[in-house]
Amino acid sequence: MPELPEVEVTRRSFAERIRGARIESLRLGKPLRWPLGVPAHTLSGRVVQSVGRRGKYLLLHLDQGVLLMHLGMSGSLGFHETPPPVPGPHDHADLVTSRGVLRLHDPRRFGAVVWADSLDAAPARKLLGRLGVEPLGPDFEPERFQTALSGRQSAIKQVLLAGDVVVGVGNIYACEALFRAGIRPTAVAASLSRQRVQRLHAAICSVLSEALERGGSSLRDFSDADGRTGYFQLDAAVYGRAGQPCVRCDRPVRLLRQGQRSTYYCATCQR
DNA sequence: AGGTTGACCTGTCAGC
DNA sequence: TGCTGACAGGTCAACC
Repeated sequence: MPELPEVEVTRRSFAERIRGARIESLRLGKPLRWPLGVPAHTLSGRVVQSVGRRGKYLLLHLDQGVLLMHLGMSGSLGFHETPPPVPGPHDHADLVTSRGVLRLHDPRRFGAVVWADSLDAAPARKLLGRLGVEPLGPDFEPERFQTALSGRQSAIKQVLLAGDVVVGVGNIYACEALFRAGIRPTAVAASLSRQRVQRLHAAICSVLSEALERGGSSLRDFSDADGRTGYFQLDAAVYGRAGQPCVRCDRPVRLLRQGQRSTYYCATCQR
């Protein structure tokens, strides 16, 4: 579930409360996607200075080192200022601090908690090194977006998901942004006209910022670090709506597979 | 180098 | 009710 807006909503929900907290311990459950990289007790005594984000990674900047956290497909974080319940079968990490316990709940275990000495250290570079620009930041602008796409011969949807041009756009928002821009998901990225790239750029910005404003989409089990869930359901125009009428033209939304992922689109509104 | 595919893991749901 | 298969928000290593 977590695409960029959900990760950012999560970050905002606990960043201030954990700032200044001293780490007492890190308890790890079943293996996640990647190992932590150091013995867990290495973190004890470190102090959380800030919580940042790069793409879908949360970055806990400590007084020494950085903890990278990823929510994978099914992860969510909870911040418990009072002692949390006994960990359930899918609670795979507890970062116990002087301010509360940051708990990772992740049934599929595609998520990760990784230690790096700094953002320049190997583990961080490996994970963050080839990420594209932040879509809500100042570096995401149409000219550069156009240049990056001009070298890509694969379908625009695949390029968006790959994350090396622009980060944070997952399957839902890729479908929604392409719908807003009126672009067929199978269109070859390099073949898009300047005008269409501009429309796509604007669509990505608007879809992500609207989702962020509304607290992320809440398909299934997304919740922020306060456990708040489902207070908003992103009004998906196409995602998950195969066979239902297009919100714009009333013709049925279509479903296809691209790189083993579902793509929803309107064949009339998207060319 | 860019493009494509399979793999990771578990829960849920549709269909028989 | 129980089984099986398909599918789910992500990403990387390994192939052509």
